[in-house]
Amino acid sequence: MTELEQYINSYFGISKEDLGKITNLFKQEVLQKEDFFAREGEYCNKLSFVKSGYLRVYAFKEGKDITQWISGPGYFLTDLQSLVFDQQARWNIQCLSDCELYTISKENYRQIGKHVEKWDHLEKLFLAKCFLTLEDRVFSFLSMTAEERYDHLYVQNKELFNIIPLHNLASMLGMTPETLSRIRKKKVS
Amino acid sequence: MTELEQYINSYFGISKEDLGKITNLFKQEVLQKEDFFAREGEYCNKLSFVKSGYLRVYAFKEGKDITQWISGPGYFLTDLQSLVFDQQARWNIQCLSDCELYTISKENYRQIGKHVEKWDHLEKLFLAKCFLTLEDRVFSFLSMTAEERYDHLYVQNKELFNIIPLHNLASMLGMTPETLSRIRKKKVS
DNA sequence: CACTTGTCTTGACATAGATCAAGAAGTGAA
DNA sequence: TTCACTTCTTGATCTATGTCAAGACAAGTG
Repeated sequence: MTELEQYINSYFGISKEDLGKITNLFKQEVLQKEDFFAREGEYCNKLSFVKSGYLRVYAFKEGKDITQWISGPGYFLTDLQSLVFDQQARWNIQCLSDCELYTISKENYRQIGKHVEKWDHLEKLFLAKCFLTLEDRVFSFLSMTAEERYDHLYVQNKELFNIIPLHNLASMLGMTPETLSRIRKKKVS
Repeated sequence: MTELEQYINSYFGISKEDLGKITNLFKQEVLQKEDFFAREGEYCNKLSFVKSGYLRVYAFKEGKDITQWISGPGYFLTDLQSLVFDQQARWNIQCLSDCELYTISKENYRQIGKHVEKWDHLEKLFLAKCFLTLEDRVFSFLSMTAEERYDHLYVQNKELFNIIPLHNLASMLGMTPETLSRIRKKKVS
C-alpha cells in the first residue's frame, strides 16, 4: 500500500476494493521548492495528499504576507473554496521544499461519490474533523498568549521548527518573528 | 413554510417533498433565558435551528469564561463533536434570552440520509461553508487589530451590539470588555 | 420602595508584543 | 573567494491592549 492508501484506509476505514477505486484516481505529482500549488484569485482544481515536503498556505493583507497554515506529509491539501464551490482560490499555496504529492483532479474527485457508496458520508466526517480543528485554533487565539500558542505548537510539531523558516511559523502563530525569537531564547535558558 | 423550511430550502435547494421529509423530523422546542442547550463534558444529542433568541457558545479556560460564538435566528446550533462523533461536548451552550428552536434528535438526524438521496452531499457542502467561515475567522486573528475585528463584526452584525452583553462580544472578539468599551467610545466621537 | 446584582464606562497604570534598526551567521551564485 | 541574499537574533523604544479599581446606571427582586 502506498502512503495514500494507508492514510485513506486508516482515516476512512473502507474496503480494499473501494480503496483501490479511489487511490487509482490520484496521480503522483512532483513540485519544486518555490513552485505554486495554488494562487489567490485563480482556480485550484485539484486535491492532493502530501507524500513528502512542506507547503505554505498564505494570503496578503495590506501588502503583508500572512501564513495561515503549513501542510506537510500526511495532510490533504487544496483550496476548499475552489474545489468545492468552483470559486476563485482564497489562498496562495507554495512549496517550502521540493514536494511529492498524490493529486486528483476536481473532475475525478467529484466522481468518487459515484463509485464509492458511502463517500459523501465519509467526507462529511472528515470535514467535521477539520472544522473541530479550526474551532480549537480560534479558541487558542481567544484564550492563549503568544507564548502559550508557541508551546502548544512546539509540543505537537517539534519537527516544524527545524524545517520551516521561523518567520513563517511566527506568522501562523499570530506573532512577529522577533517575538518568536525571544520566546525561543527564553525556552533555552 | 416555516422559517426552518425557508432556510433549508434556500440553503440546500431541494424538492418540496424532501423538504417536508426533513422538516417533519424537527420538533419545536422552547428554552428560557439562562437555560443550557448543551454542557461541556456531557453529550449533546440534538441539532437545532434557531427560530428566535440568542445563545452563547463558550468554554472555560483556567477559570475564565471564553465566548467562542453567539448564535441567533437563522443559525444551526449543536456541539459538533457530540453530534457527529458521539463524544463529550466541547462547549457550553446557554440561552442569552428566551429562545425558540426547531430541534431534531441525533437519531432522527442520522436517518435523514436514508430518506433524502443527496443529503450527505448537501451536508458536506454546508460543512465546507462553515469551514471557510472559520478559516476567515482564524485569518482575522492573524491579520487584524482588536479595532479592526470590532469594525468587521459591527458592519456585519450591528444588531448584536444592542442585544448581547458587550463583555460577551468582547470575549468573542478576543479582547477585554474595557478595550471594547474604549473602541466604541472612539467610534462615537 | 430599598437593595442587590450585573452591565458598562472611565482613569491610572502595567505589560505583552510590535516596530525599527543593526548585526551575525549561513547559503548560494558568480 | 567575494558578493548578494535570507534567516535569525538582539537591543532600544513604542504602543495597543490588559489589569485593577472605582463609579454610574439599569434591571430585577423581595
